[in-house]
Amino acid sequence: MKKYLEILRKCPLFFGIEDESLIKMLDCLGARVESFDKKYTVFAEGTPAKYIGIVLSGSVKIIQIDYYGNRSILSSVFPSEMFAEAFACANTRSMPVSAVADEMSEIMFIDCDHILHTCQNNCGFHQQLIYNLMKDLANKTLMFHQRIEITSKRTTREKLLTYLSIQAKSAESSVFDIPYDRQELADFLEVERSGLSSEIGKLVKEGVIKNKKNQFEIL
Amino acid sequence: MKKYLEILRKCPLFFGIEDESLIKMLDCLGARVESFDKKYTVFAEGTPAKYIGIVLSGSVKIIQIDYYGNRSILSSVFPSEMFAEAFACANTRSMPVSAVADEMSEIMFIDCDHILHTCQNNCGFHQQLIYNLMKDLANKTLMFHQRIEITSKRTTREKLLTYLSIQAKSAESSVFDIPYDRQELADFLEVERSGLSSEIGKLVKEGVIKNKKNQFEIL
DNA sequence: AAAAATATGTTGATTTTTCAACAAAAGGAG
DNA sequence: CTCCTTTTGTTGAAAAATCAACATATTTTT
Repeated sequence: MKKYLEILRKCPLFFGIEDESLIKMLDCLGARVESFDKKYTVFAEGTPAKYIGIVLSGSVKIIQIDYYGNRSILSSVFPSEMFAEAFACANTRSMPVSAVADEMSEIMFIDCDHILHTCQNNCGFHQQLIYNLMKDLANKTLMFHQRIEITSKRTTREKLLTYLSIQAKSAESSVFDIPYDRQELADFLEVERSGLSSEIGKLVKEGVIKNKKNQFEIL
Repeated sequence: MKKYLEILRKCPLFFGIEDESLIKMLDCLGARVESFDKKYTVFAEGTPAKYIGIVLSGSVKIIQIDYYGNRSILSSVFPSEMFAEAFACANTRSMPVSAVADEMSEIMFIDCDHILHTCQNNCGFHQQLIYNLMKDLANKTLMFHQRIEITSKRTTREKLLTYLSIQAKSAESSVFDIPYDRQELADFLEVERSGLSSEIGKLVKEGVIKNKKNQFEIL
């Protein structure tokens, strides 16, 4: 597990925990690591939630596919970040989303029960982990509010511009990369791919933005 | 505070806490109660988050108004339920939403810092409250996923039907009331009011649903 | 390097939403 | 009960999104 220390240290679940404790803790929590090839499903919609996922390398996308086959992309998860923690904590019987590896990825799984309930060793770190989980869930809620700010806009153009300006702000630069290709961006913004493509074209022509592949610049 | 006991007992923040402890606890937490007339703002977008709100009577709506004045309704909050807890826990400097009293309402406010940090009396209940907050935030996340399931649909009809079927399921009955008038429902579903009205009309005509004011029945 | 597969851009027809304006209905105040 | 206000329904024109189909570009595989 030591080789993942660099990444795990930055995971919000382990905030305020010393390296030495962290290593021991992982053992006690029964953490295990699995690898997933590109496009492989890390967990599938409809299955019960039990484990918290932590991306160690690569990246994962959280997606939701409805009755008619329409895909929504909820988020992109990068190294040090957690996913599925809300479902694991809430003990959801059937997860409303799937997680798919975006590239070759290593994922750490931790049984949420091991975090929430004291173990036989009576480890003292559970309180800290619960506190950290609570903070993380509060931040995730903020993320959802941001997403609503984007998707509640009524036109493709407004959704796109709202998304791009949020990205620029969080990158603290007017030039930034986005983690989505065109289809994925469309599925994130809840719009049509072809309409999105042409809207990007228009904005470039109008001199509002510059774009090359996944890199955007707001002018 | 005793007169609110019935309501507070059912609040997820106080899950697993005995009545006697609860009463003492409120004192220690510096809980205070305020009344709001119908349509009054409980807290405004843009202000810093500090307090968790608990509805004691009446009800509150959480809304977001964008740059162009378009309103989104995020949720309705009823007695025993909390609101703004995610912002308070995350220490948000500027809240992305407002809360408005839907009718004459009494709201209890608790400073989130008093929950998260041990007080001078060294009360032993902080851990339980943090745990409860964590559970609550996990459940709120599930709510957001449900909302995305609804608003990601592309047509007014599909959004409405998805919303109604979720409501029916949670009411465990094909007949149920919704907490929104037409304009509010439109702002929740992120659609146009007039289009929503006519869509409801069509569904009734087609025999898919019955509707009288805020009461719906799925046939 | 060529071939195959995937991703992106473009277009026009069709569907749906939005917008604005007004009529009808319901609710509240005096 | 009547007047006034608010909510809801209805309509048609305009704007925008969706859909389908295809051309082009890019990436991956062989």
